[in-house]
Amino acid sequence: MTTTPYHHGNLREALVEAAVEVVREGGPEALSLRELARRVGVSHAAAYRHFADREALVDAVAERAMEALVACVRERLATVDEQDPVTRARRRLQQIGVGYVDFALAEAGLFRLLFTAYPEPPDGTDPDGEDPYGLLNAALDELVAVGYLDAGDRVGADVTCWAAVHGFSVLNVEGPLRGMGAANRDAALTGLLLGIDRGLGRRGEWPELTR
Amino acid sequence: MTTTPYHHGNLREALVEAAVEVVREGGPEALSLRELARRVGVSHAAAYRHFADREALVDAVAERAMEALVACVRERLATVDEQDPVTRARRRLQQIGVGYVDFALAEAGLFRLLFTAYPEPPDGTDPDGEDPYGLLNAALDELVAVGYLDAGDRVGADVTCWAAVHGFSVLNVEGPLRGMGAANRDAALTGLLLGIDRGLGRRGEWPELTR
DNA sequence: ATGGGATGTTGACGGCGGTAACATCAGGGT
DNA sequence: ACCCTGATGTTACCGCCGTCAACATCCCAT
Repeated sequence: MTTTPYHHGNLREALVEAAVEVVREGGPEALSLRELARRVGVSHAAAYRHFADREALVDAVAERAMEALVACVRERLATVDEQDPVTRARRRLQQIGVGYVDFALAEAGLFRLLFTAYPEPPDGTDPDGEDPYGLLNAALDELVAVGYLDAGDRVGADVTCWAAVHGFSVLNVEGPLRGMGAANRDAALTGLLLGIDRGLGRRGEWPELTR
Repeated sequence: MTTTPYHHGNLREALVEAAVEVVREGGPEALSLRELARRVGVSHAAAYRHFADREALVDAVAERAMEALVACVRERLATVDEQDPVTRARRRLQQIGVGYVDFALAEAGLFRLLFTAYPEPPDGTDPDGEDPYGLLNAALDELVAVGYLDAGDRVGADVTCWAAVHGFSVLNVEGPLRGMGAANRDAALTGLLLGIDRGLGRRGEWPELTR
């Protein structure tokens, strides 16, 4: 018989996918268990067989968002085509920033959700692992290895880079800089990434990065 | 007669004050019109005589939060006691950052609320006006005036500085860096502000700022 | 085949933001 | 002195939400 079977068969997955869609369209605040149930064609309490509470669902979506963010950063990273090791390392750091911000702007809903449910501390992160912080750290280590970044300045550089890029994203996505034109925004981001690059390099020893 | 008078007399003000208290304690998500009404000892619909909706109340709280933030930054600014004009300007920029982050950490609830309801674009801001962005711009202009910052690098410097400091705040207040120890945090912030200072200054022309 | 565990449904509860209809009061025009 | 009008507060209601408990259905292992 083709009447809707009593059991959905793959509800958890369906819920997460619907949730991702809702968040993409309306941000985290649009995410409601009941709305999801409606979309998936299931009763409002069914979700509780798969998620302890709303937060658990949010976490699942955050996981997807994290994957997407990492993918976006990796994609940008892969565009770096440069031979000179120093320039290459600097470009890679730059592109991490670009990818991060690109994702934030392109997927504002997921980005916002991600940072209301970020997996606690970046200490327990595998060094060059599956999160942006790991990629950032790897890039910074590389900058030290090629001699651009002083080992003494390596400490804290991760936080500085992350803060700058994340702050730029937040201010543009949900903050007072939303509504800045795309052109201005691009220019500002370029300037910010150049500033970071300049702030990291040993004093005056290296040429500026071309835009 | 001392029985509660039918009219409160100063409800709007009382609501805002209670709201500020609630947000300080539990963040923006703890803010509920009904809860507020309970605290103030008034029926849940009374608030609608003074605020169109919840958002209007949030805006009122945001106004207070903004004042507090500016006060915090100004306070820090006032601590700069330095004769040499260049060093003074650099220190002042540094202290703006410190004040901003201090506020974010000390008043996490208000800070978070502020950036869910920030008064749109910083374009209509009076140049050295009553918001942190104005103070920041004034400080950067001063850096140009004293010759530390190249006029050509002035464009975008505001966004870069704001992004870095704001990002640091966000990551520490509600983001994955929450739980970083106070000592580490202080060191990281110092490093970030030094990095900004270094990134702005004309290449190698000026001595490092002592911590 | 059957019984138990997994999955889904129904109905309820309390809390929320919001609105409408009504109650109370204070002050100004007559 | 009076009343009436507008501002303020109350009560009662709506629909939404998250969550839970009790019940229904179905699949699989024994």
